[in-house]
Amino acid sequence: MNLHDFLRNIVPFSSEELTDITAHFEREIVSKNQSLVKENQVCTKLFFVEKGVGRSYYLKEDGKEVTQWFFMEGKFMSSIESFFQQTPSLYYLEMLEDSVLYSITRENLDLLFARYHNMEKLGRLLSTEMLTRVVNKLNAVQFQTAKQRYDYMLTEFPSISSRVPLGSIASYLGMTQETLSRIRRGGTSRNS
Amino acid sequence: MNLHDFLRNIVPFSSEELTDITAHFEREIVSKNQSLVKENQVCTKLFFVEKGVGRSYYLKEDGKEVTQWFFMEGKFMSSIESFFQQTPSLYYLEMLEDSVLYSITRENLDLLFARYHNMEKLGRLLSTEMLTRVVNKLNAVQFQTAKQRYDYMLTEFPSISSRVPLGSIASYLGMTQETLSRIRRGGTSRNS
DNA sequence: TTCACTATTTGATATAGGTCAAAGGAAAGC
DNA sequence: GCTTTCCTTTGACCTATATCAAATAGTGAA
Repeated sequence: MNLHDFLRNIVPFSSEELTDITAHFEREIVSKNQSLVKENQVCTKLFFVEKGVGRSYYLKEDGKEVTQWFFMEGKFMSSIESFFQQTPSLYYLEMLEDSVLYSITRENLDLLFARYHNMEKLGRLLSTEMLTRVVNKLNAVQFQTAKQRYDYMLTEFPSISSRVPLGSIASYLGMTQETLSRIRRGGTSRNS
Repeated sequence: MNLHDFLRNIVPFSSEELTDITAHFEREIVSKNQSLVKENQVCTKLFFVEKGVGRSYYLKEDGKEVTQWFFMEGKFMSSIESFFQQTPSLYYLEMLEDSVLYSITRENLDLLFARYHNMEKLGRLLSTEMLTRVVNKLNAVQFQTAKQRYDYMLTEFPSISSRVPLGSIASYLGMTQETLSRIRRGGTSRNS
């Protein structure tokens, strides 16, 4: 999914708009395990994932990594709060595969928001979409058993289990990797 | 916090814009325990809470109510997914106190989004703000002890504990009301 | 192929918080 | 003021999942 087509599918931009907008993004090739942002840095860019998978995570007091979100092809990726409020990031961002990204700076994005009504619309639509995804995860995490959460994840990120390490998935789901491993094995437990 | 001032604080609307925008809202007086939306209805309106507190909740299979979110004065309230996708709501919306709301229909809102660039901007800013709130809750729910979650809630909704029943708060926090009751009593447990 | 390292699985045990049951308190209707 | 109903607290016990420890399986480098 490339950026141009992605944008056009969401909002009916004119060709001139699209050309100008995509010109404000920069293509970046990033290799596996490379960080985009570290804790306490201000996240200066918003990334579009053309190819690859990324994740955001943070370190708990005990040093354990906790995955906060995965970003698959065709999604925007950032440390949202840091990027939009220009505050130090609570999260690390890293790519889990060799990836192709398109990045845009905060200034350029604001410029596009101000220049194009349609661009604001895009921003609004993408953030409400993300909001509903996060709400879904919240409901899964809060009220479902470990097995149900794993099943939820497979619907949200179907290809994930073959692409990222089990430990990263487990922490995303709020369980230990031992528990996730047992779930994967235990085919038929009580819950769906 | 009234609607006019609230809007102006977020985006620098012109007076004409503000007048037109607020004219598309309708004032509604709603009494305690009144529902705004029931499960499986399409949520046709977005509400601004001028006075009162509301909540969204859903019923688990076993019939237990689970609070999804609280909406205090000066916030917008809706069954977001239902309102924006015009799909049947997974949630109930109700007011927990006698309240004063301002409502707008989806058509009117879309009209305003299309008419004013600034209105799209408002929508984008509000939804990113909500997104960060939900992410915060997600982190709290997923990785903190019951006591820590309760403390988180007091920062997010300071006045909540005196205004809504304990059972509603407990389910919002993903714990039973017995557990919340024990936390309230047990002043000094191990955690924060 | 072998080594070194990392990821995953398995087992044994511990615990936070859930469930069930019942007793107090507070508040709304009459 | 009494009664009914709802809300909150308390107690006893239980279970899902965490933790700790170790074995096994994969994977990449040389």
